[in-house]
Order: sequence, then structure tokens, then C-alpha cells
Amino acid sequence: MSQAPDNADLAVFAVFTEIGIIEQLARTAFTRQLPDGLQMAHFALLNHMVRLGDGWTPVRLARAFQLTKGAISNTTGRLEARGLIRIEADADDRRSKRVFITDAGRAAWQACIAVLRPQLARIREELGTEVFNQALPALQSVRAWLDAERD
Amino acid sequence: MSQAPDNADLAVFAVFTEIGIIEQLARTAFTRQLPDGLQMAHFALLNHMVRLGDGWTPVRLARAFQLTKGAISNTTGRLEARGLIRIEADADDRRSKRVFITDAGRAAWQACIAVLRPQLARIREELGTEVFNQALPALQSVRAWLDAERD
DNA sequence: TGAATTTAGTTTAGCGTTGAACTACCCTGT
DNA sequence: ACAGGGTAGTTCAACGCTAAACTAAATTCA
Repeated sequence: MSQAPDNADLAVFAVFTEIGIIEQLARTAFTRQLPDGLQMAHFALLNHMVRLGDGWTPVRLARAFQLTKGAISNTTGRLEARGLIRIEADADDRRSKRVFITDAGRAAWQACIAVLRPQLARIREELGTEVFNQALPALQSVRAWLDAERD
Repeated sequence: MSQAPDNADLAVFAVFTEIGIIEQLARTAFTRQLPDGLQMAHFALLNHMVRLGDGWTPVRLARAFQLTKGAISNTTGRLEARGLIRIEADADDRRSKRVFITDAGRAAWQACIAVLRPQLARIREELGTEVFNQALPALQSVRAWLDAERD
């Protein structure tokens, strides 16, 4: 009778609903703490370069973050304008560019970490580690599936 | 030495990272299927009215979806322009309005369901129900905590 | 009663994002 | 050698969202 996605798909639908709300609440809460009007997208890129190394091309970064080229172009443009990254032309492939983090970028990353770390620690303490260990593998498989599905 | 959110907070950070990517991949994948350029925010509001009844005030809807009043104002404006909802003045409280779904809105909701349902079913079949049953309670507790924390 | 405060809703600027169109460049195959 | 197709990056319009400022109406309280 009902055409609603109830029954077996209810849990699936509920998971995506929760994910949507959490993403939004978490992003605005975290962003509000970041220094100097930095956005989560900015921190994400800086963090990526600190942890995995810099010198990547924009298109490789786009694939790593599952974003369009335009989104990366926007973020790198803003970070470069702030002097937090440096963008060099690639001598081998003149279509390409290479993205490097600057000293100011590392400092900004540390400032972000300094405010994010206590937040994460507080969440972990109040909610417990088990909650996150329980959710993580499930989320990873959902992410991997969506990623593979995305043509 | 390292100031990165590693160690115990790694799982917490990873969960939020996965949530961010899943939200984005899922939203664009679902949205691409929706009829007539409808957005997920539009479907979410229609779905809410179908399942929980209409006649809510915008501010109550904003609280239910954890959105700002401006976001709801935007969505209701667009849905009303499409004729999918009807907005009435509240006689008792002349600051307030009431939001009702129209027949066209119900039809649009059914059209959304018709394309979303097979998608959800396919995800459930390929990933298994356990994954979602495992993640759901954890996500709900994270959401509830963030919600309570949001002053 | 009347003033101060709270609440409902709108509007605007600014952010990140997608999708599509576009330029510049590389590479393959004939 | 050169044309065709693929790739790297930018730009633009449109979307949803937040935050803040604003109007109008209700409520509280002295």
C-alpha cells in the first residue's frame, strides 16, 4: 500500500538521514572554532598535505577528496591568496600544477589542530570510543561502495 | 611530538571524515535521480509532511531538521513557487505561518519515492542490512550529542 | 498600562559545492 | 606528421546552507 521506503529500507534511509544531519551539525560546530575564518575544506586540504605530503596536482587532490575540479580550484585559490599554499607549474606536463604547503600553511594547520584536538577528545570522552569503533567499518564500506558506484 | 589528532581520537576523526564524504556522494547521487530538478532538501520536507503530517510552522520545521530559519524560508519559498506546498497565515499567532502539502506535492513526493526506493533497495542488497543496523545506533547517539551540544 | 524582551519570519552576503562550458596541452594512431 | 580524443585547470551560474541584521507580533514584567 504505502510507497514509502519503509520496511527493510528504513534502516538504510535512516542512516543517510543521520549522516546528513551529523555532517551539517559537525561542520558548522567545527568551523565556528577554526581561526581566521578558515573553513573545513581549507583545513582538510592542509591536513592532507601535512599527513600525506605535498606536491600533488589539483586533479589528484580532487580525486582524493571526491570533489570536482572546480571545488579544488576554489579551495586552492583561496589558500594561495592567504599564502598558506604555493602553487607551481609542472615543468614536465605544462597542463599541470603542483600544490605545496608553506610555512604559514603549516602554522595555520597547527592552529586548527590546537582547537580541533580538544573538541575531538571531548566527544570521544563523552560518547566513548566504542561508538566510533562500531560505526567506522560500516561507514567505510558504505563510502567505498558509493565511491565505486560513482562511475 | 606530533600535534595531529592521532592516537585515541583517530577513530573519531575518521568517522567524521567518512560521514562528510558519504554525505556528499550520497546527496549528489540521489539528487541526480530526482525528477524535475528537485533537491534533497525539497524531498526531505515533502517526506516529513507525508509521514508526520503537515500544518507545522516554519520555525518548528527548522528545529526538526536542525536548520536555520533562513534555510527553511528558502526551501518553503521554492516549494510554494512550484505549487508543491501551500502556506497559510496563522490566525492565532499572526507572526506565524502554517505549511501544508498540496496534491501536486504528494504527487511529487511519490515521484521521488519511485526513484529513491529502488536505489535504497539496491544499496541494501549489495551492502547487506547488517552494515546499516550496525551503524545506525552509533550515528544516532552522535547526532543526539551534537544536537544537545548545539546550545 | 506600557516598556523591554522574546519569538516568527524574511532578506542578504558569503561560503562550498556541482555541472557544464571553455582553453590549453598531451598523447595516440594512422 | 598531424588530426582526434583525452586530460588539467579555470570560470560561471545555480543550489543549499549559515550568520547576521531586520521587521512585525507576542509575551513578560514592573
